[in-house]
Amino acid sequence: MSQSQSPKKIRQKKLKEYLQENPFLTDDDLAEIFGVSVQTIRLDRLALGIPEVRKRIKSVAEEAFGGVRSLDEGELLGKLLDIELGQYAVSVMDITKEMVSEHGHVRGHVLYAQASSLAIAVIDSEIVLTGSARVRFKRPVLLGEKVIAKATVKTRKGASYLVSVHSKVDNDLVFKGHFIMVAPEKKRQ
Amino acid sequence: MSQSQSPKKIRQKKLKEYLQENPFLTDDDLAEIFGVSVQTIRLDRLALGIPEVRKRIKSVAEEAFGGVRSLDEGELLGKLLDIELGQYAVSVMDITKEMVSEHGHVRGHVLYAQASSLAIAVIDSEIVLTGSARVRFKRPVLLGEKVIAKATVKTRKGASYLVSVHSKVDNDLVFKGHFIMVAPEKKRQ
DNA sequence: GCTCGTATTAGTACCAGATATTATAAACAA
DNA sequence: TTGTTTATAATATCTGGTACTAATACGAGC
Repeated sequence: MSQSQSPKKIRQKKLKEYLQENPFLTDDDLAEIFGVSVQTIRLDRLALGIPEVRKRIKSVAEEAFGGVRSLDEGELLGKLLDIELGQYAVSVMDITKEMVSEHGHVRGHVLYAQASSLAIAVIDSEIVLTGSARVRFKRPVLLGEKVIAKATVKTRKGASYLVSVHSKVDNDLVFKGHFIMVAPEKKRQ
Repeated sequence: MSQSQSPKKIRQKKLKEYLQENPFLTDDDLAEIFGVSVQTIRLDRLALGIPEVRKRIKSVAEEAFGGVRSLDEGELLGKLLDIELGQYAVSVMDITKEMVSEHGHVRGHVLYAQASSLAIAVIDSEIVLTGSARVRFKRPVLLGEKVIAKATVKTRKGASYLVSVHSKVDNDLVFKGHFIMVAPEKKRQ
């Protein structure tokens, strides 16, 4: 063992990171990846307090399942809080470390993605595409903050919709965008 | 059995709805809820083609994980082909299945992310944020296509840059955007 | 009544991916 | 050499199933 980092500690640290990235791996998979026995992996998980693969998967699923479950939206970024199809939709997104740059600022495309996917969800049509968008970032968003976006359908001309999205952190406007959405196919009802 | 609805059919229909609402229930739970034996539930699931609870949970988890996954790709989305700091940058991105919706169209925020991250990369400064953007999607992009984006710095006013991005598939314009980028800190050199 | 057919329930063997525990081997330091 | 940590192995047990076979219940038709 010895000074700075025993191979055990290193492996356990990597294991933790690995499972954060991909919680779907079984102990068997992990044993192969790390070149150790299954029992060693189990001991490591025990030491680190990491639950078994099925519980990990369940946690991921439950987290995602929290919001309003109206449409099939693996598409949506963030958690849908409220929706009135064709009128408005609200979602919340927690800023995790994968979303920020090395300087701690949320990358703009993350806020854009939340807004854009919400604009898609609010339109009552099977297929919805973005035609164009104008977005403005009002202030940087930081790690750990909670962004609440609200999309409102403003006008509709045929298959074309104007959707406005406002995103706030603690009631503080951080992002504003106008999306022209197009629903090329027939409407749902 | 008889006329309109046999009790079996009714139960199976309800079972299906029930699991859509709550995929986390075991056969044991379901047997209790419906007041039938576990075996009956299993037969029903078999008839309806509904997988076991662990597979249902896994599906929910994977769907949710795919969403965050697609923007998790590090700082730059796509592969940088060429760059002249402060002038232009070119990147290429292969459209993989995580990037497309169930209808096979690339989600707009993916193209936005490629463009936006390229606009950040082209500016010669430590910290770069997007101030605002105007984007236009010219035609849908499909699974398997290869998107080449080119970002060009048009003008600069102090800490503010205007970057124009054009993305093409087979020399066919699919996306066009103007980004106002801000580099609030001191420049790199 | 009896018989046929569907629906339901029961029982058994097996599987994946674990937990929990005990035993043994290897690696190395004092 | 002796002791300690680390790794591996082996075994019993658990959950929530699949897959298959067998037994039973229930109603319809005659």
